[in-house]
Amino acid sequence: MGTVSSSSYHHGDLRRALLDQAVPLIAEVGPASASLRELARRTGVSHAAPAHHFGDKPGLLAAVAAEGFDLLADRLRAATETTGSLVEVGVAYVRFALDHPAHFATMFRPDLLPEADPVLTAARDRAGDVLHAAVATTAGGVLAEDPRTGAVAAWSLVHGFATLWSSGALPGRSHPDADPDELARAVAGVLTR
Amino acid sequence: MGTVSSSSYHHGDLRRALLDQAVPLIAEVGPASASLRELARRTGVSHAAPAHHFGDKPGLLAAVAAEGFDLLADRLRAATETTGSLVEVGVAYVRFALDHPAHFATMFRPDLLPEADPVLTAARDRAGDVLHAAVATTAGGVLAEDPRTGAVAAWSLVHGFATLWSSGALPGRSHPDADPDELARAVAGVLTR
DNA sequence: GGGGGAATCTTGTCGGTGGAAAGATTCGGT
DNA sequence: ACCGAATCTTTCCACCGACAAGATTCCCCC
Repeated sequence: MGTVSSSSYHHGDLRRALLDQAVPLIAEVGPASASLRELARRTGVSHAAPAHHFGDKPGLLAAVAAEGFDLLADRLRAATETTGSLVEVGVAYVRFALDHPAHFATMFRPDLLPEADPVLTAARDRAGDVLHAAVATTAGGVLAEDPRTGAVAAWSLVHGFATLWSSGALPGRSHPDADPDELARAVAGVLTR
Repeated sequence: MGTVSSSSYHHGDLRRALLDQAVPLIAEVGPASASLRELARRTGVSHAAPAHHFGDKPGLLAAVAAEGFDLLADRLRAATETTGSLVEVGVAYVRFALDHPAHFATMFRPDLLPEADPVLTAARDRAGDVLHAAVATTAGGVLAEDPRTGAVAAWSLVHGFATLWSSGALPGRSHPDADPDELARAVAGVLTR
């Protein structure tokens, strides 16, 4: 493994290179307008190379989304372990959305993602488990009678805030010039009364 | 007004007809994949007719989104006046997202919408005003110290739930077979806990 | 009532995109 | 060294968004 090929035909790890180029491309033009051909152009390969590794465009986006769910799971786990605070876990969720806009913009787009992708589903489930665990350990059922309801509510709150903020619906209206971190903390604070 | 033209050249109210056909089309394939040409095909006009009325594809989606914000404002206003309950206003928000998936899926997509569209901005501001008023009259500042923070939190909660539900991230996981209305009510209930 | 300008809609065209098919090149196991 | 398999390229087709130019109809004003 790891042998670097000097040939121009075999890339070595083209799949990894394509993914790394796809993220900034998606960040620029959005997952809907990110084209496989432009991705191939930026990576310096033929326009059909991406299709070989990802099948089709939904396949590429599924790989990005799966990577995003794994990154998100890491962030939530780290926030849970280091702070033990539900609010900080929520802030970590929002920070992930702002730090990785391309991933976040791809992860919740069923119209662009394949309907049933095993690795995507697995990554999504892993992140869901981490999130449920985080809510359980930091807010042991004080949010609602049913702990699952509390988890859904906490998830909805931070996810909605991240979505609204990154869609540009919030700034300029309610809070003219606010730091998203501070605003996120205040909003997440609603969870703890 | 209202004179029906028997000619095949002038439609009468093609703009309205295009919008009415665009909504189910978007509901089927999503706002990103909804094509002006398929829309023209379904409406029985030439492939360039939509561009005449909406300029380009972002222009069409802006019209759909603006219609959606007006519909949403009506729903929120009605819920505020008839129930006076913050939870029911939240449920109305979720119901709107589920009842009008095409509109909702279009409204918060800055990558597909024109950056500055006067009628869209106006409709969005109207809906924002109604939402802020609804939160103010039904929960007079009990959510957070800053009433604007409370409004953002309430909005984030219901928007996040609607987004997560319609993206398919929720069902099957936390709540195997749940009625979205009931789950929305339980989640929104966290606000008045 | 009849011109004439303007609005509406069509036809034709161009570059770009996704996807499939088939071929060229290289890798890796035996 | 060989041969199958994986990787990547080339070629091709249908569809899409956008633009330009032309055809048709409406409506207002004289």
